[in-house]
Amino acid sequence: MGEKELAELLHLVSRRLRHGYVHRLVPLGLNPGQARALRVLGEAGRPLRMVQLADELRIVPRSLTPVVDALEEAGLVRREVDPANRRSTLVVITDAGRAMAERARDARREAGEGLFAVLSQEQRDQLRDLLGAVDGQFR
Amino acid sequence: MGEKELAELLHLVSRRLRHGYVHRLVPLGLNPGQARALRVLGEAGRPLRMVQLADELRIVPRSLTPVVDALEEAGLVRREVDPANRRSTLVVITDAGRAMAERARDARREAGEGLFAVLSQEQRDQLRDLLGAVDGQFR
DNA sequence: CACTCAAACAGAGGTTAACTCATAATTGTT
DNA sequence: AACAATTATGAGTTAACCTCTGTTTGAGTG
Repeated sequence: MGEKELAELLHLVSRRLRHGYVHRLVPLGLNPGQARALRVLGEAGRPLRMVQLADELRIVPRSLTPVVDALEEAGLVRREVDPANRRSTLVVITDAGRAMAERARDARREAGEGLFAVLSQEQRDQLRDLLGAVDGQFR
Repeated sequence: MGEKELAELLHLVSRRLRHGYVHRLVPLGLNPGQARALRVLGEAGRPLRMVQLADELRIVPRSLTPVVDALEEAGLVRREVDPANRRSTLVVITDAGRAMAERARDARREAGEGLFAVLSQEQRDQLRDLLGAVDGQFR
């Protein structure tokens, strides 16, 4: 019963986290991908190019397009031509976007708290460190 | 840089694991969902009903149907009417399915090894225990 | 300066892995 | 016998990715 492999557990836990997160994002009118993009944009503190943002999210730029479409539609970001390179599009977060990013962050925190409540703070730190090491190996 | 949250890291690492896993499954003609179902079936050591298998996989039964369709198409499992309850379908793994499950297991192990190579065996055990505790809280 | 090559983005279309809601067959219950 | 519950699936949807292609723009080289 408790003989599940690391890979399997990772999958199951990640899925469960997403589930709780999605639920909390519904009232905000966001899906996780949009929320993630918005958050990165908010944390960057400056406009990002599509490629940069995609890179940050670890997805190919093409996959970012519909995400930004939706965020723009909702008035949370704005596309601007990069004056330094007119091929590039700058994604600029709006005031409404910043407020929404805040609420999305809360949603994620709450979803995480619900899920990881069985762990002590120490264990959560440990878990974060371990996952950080795995993720970090790719720079 | 290392200030990523647990939730975010979990998502990123899980995605990366899947990526490596998918690559290794392609030559087998399986996708992760099919491989997972096959593995559970192999580990169960006996035919499972659709509902039981779905439950094991933590998905709703309806989502399992196309997975079993594909496995049956490939000759890896067989559907049989449950004689004890003719509403139920028993999913029976074939010899070919058992052999394939073996190879899928190897693929997953390899993908995991590649990803978690930066961790010591001790750390991997720790990680598994922590995730196991999180997953385990839901019985 | 003209030419070629590369970069950035989006159009078109596909895949995986889920979901819901509705329906047919079967079974168990009153 | 009538009704309710269970099991699987048909139909249709969604999220989050992917690749391949084409357009616009910029950068480097002879």
